[in-house]
Amino acid sequence: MPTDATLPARARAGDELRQAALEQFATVGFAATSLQQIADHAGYSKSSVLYHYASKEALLEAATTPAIEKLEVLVAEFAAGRRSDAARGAFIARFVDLLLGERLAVHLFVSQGHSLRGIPAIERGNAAIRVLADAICTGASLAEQMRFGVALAGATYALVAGATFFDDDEMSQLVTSYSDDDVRAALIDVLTELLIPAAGR
Amino acid sequence: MPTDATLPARARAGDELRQAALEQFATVGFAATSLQQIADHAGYSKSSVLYHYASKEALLEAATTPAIEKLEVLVAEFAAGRRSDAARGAFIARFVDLLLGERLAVHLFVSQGHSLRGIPAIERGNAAIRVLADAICTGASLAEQMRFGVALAGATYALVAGATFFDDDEMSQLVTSYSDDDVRAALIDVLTELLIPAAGR
DNA sequence: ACAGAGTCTGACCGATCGGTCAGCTACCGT
DNA sequence: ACGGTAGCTGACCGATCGGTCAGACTCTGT
Repeated sequence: MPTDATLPARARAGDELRQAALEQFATVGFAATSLQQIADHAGYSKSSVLYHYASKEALLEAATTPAIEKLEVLVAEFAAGRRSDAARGAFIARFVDLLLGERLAVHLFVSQGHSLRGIPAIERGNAAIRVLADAICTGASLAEQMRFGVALAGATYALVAGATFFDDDEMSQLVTSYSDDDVRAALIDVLTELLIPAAGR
Repeated sequence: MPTDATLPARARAGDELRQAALEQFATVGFAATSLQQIADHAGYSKSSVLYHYASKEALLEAATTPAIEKLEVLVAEFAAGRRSDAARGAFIARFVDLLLGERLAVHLFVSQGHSLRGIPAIERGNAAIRVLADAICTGASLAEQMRFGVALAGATYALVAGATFFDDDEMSQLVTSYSDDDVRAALIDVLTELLIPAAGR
């Protein structure tokens, strides 16, 4: 008896498992997450997980691919485009939106991207980050590289990891008590301040 | 036949194992690191690891405790002291030095602190971070919270994770090609710019 | 020379991991 | 009414995990 008869069973189960896997991978870690845990969280059996996804790795790939594709598009456009202040501003806004829209995948990627080498989906993300880093670093001073690194890594970690950090044991008087819109605006301000010298204060 | 006969055997083996464990935990992840790997990297047997440390958890605790104690001291002094610009400046410099001096432990803590809940040593570190966050957030605007979050998380991640990110597969034309002193100076500049409005440009 | 403590190791244990497989059930086209 | 297929599951497999244990080797004090 399906809870939602309007959806095709195949896609529903697949999506539920993918979502449960993403949550576990991001919060507990890929290596520390067992297929049994994912199955339990989604309300299926371990065998069902392996029916829908060929392996644990394939499940990771399915869970991260959408976010990585968005990142690739964003990075490619930034790398190709001009470095004008307007282009930077647009990049910042889209970057923040990507962070907010794909919190779990980004968190997974940021904190485990290094230790999950060799998995194709992760490697694609690493490659995108490298392209971004190259675009930032070519012809930039160490100070400017540092500004970019601090800004992007800081925004990423403050939002994604920081949010999950305070979420579970106490409902935190912190970031989570603000709406995503407020956070988005404040974050864009800080990044703009850091990366667009002319526009800031 | 010891390689360094001047050192007492007990401390030497213990230190070597602790260091090897820290490296593996930080780069591969705690859950994904087996005692066998640690033993291999340090040149001992798995049994030896468990002779010197009662369990895998105890090994993690031994590997992280020094860095966490330094963090606790730093945070406690910052939380107790005044919020003057001078105090902030001193905090920034000491924070950066802690990052640079304890790269591996910080990386471990930052990227796995959330998933390793319940382990006492990790919990101590999380508590310290929480104290720091409270000290920053009480009576601060969202924008200011965001500035602090981005600055500290960004500095941490850009340095520690960024360095290990580019290290292995290519010797990187990036951060690692600069001396620690250069990085330290540039990083302190960026953080000062962000956190001490008066002092910046 | 000998006893004993400290260091180290291989063999072994139960538990759990990712993954395979045969079979059960429900639905669908004919 | 019935064969086929998609979705799902429990039983099972070899490998590997963290951890235990009894013994081997070395060094030291007497």
